[in-house]
Amino acid sequence: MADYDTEEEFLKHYNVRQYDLPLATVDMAIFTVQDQQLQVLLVKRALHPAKGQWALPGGFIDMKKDQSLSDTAYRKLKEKTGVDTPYLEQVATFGNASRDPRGWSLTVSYFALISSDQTTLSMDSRSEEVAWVPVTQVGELELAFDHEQILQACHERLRAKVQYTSVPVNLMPEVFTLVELQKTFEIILGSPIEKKSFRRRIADADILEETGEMKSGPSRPAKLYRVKNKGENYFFTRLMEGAR
Amino acid sequence: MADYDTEEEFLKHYNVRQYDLPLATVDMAIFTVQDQQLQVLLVKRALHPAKGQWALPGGFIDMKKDQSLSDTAYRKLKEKTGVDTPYLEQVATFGNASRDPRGWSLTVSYFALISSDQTTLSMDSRSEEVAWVPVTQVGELELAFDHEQILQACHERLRAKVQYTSVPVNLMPEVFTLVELQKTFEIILGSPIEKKSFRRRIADADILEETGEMKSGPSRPAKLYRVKNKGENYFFTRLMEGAR
DNA sequence: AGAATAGTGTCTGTTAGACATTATGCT
DNA sequence: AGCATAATGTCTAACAGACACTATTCT
Repeated sequence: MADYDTEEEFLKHYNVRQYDLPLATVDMAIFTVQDQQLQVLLVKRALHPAKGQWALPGGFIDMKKDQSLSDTAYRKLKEKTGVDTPYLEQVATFGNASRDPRGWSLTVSYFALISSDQTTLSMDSRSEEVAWVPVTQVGELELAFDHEQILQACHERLRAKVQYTSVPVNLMPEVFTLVELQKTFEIILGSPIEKKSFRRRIADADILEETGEMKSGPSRPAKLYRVKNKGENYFFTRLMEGAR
Repeated sequence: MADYDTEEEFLKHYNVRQYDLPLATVDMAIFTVQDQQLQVLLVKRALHPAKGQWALPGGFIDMKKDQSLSDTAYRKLKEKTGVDTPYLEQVATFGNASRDPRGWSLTVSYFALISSDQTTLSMDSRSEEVAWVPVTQVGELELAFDHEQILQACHERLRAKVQYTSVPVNLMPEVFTLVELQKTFEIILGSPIEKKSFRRRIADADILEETGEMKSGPSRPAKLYRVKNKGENYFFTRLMEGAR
């Protein structure tokens, strides 16, 4: 390659198109808790490659529409679910020569948490089928590409975080009871949590505020809470239950 | 885009070159502890863009040489340091339209840990200058692109991990004493650690074995240890010191 | 009143921090 | 012997787990 005196000169002669570049996509595991299960959003691919197979929602970075990687993630999320204020976290990037039949490709994975009451699934432009699938049942589906591995990485990250952060509050609706919150934590953790321990942690974290309302049912009503500072999440100094 | 009956048919007509793709690179923070400081390897860029500026070692994914993303990372590490068995961990991927003047670009960042006794810096093919710089002094250097932000992310990840994993053992030479190991932990943590607590943790983790040798000095000699299972690292259930 | 669920009190076990004490080699 | 540093003993504080107990509403 020729060298140039100034960067300006260099850039004038620079043409990206002359290089072989890997395909770059963003894929997401969008989680919600519904029917007492952790569910993930999947789409049935309408186009080649892996046409007809279930896959994580995602797609190419659109260099016109997206200013940054997370823009791509937000755009995809909005397209599939209509939700635009999820909890979003980048998980890992998978890239190699063989994961996509079109050639060397790389995908940046994110997971998103949304509350089940926000979700109204939308058929997207390419009229793909879209569905919530319990993560425990994804194994039966033979996901496209390496999406099973990607989902596993996202799921593992979420399960790790339930043990030492308040992140799962992002799966809750606007207001909720402590029992409901605990149930959500337990569903992600996959095992029951001792009630007093759980409440102590949540109280110490100081992340909730009472709404003043109560949720009544067939027995003693429960206080309703909302998240104090949405988007902030609390890190505990010790792991909870099932640790190690 | 036309549709095809079979994936084979689709792939026959598929040409990556017809798409605009972001530039894809790998950048690394290669850490070592030397002179009682955490140091990071930097290179002075020999070519545009950002010619003459210090930067993290890294570069384009070579779709011929590299089978996967981590191959690119290992290749870069080997080129700069000659080391081929580091501790390597992917940190995050940064991608946006403005971080590189050549256009929309994305970089996958890794950090590597190597022991200072393995390092023999090598000028690479493009005869870049290569140097170890204490992380505390990087601020004075005005790194190229967004490399300061990338370095910060890598540094933060390492500092977080010193609090709850045994990862820093990967900065040690083949054999070492517990006092030396503690010193390394303290350098990364940035604050002193109580000796007994530290030794209890290390003993509980059961990651070291005695070599049988002693390191003698001007006073009582210390037992020498080596890592039991290189590559494995231990996760503690509670954070150490300085937490929160 | 009794059922059912919400919410609290309190004991135990584990482990990190503090700091005193002992151990061992050198000059 | 005395110094310097390695290694250990032991007390305390913080917090998670266990589980019994109390509180409040409904039927």
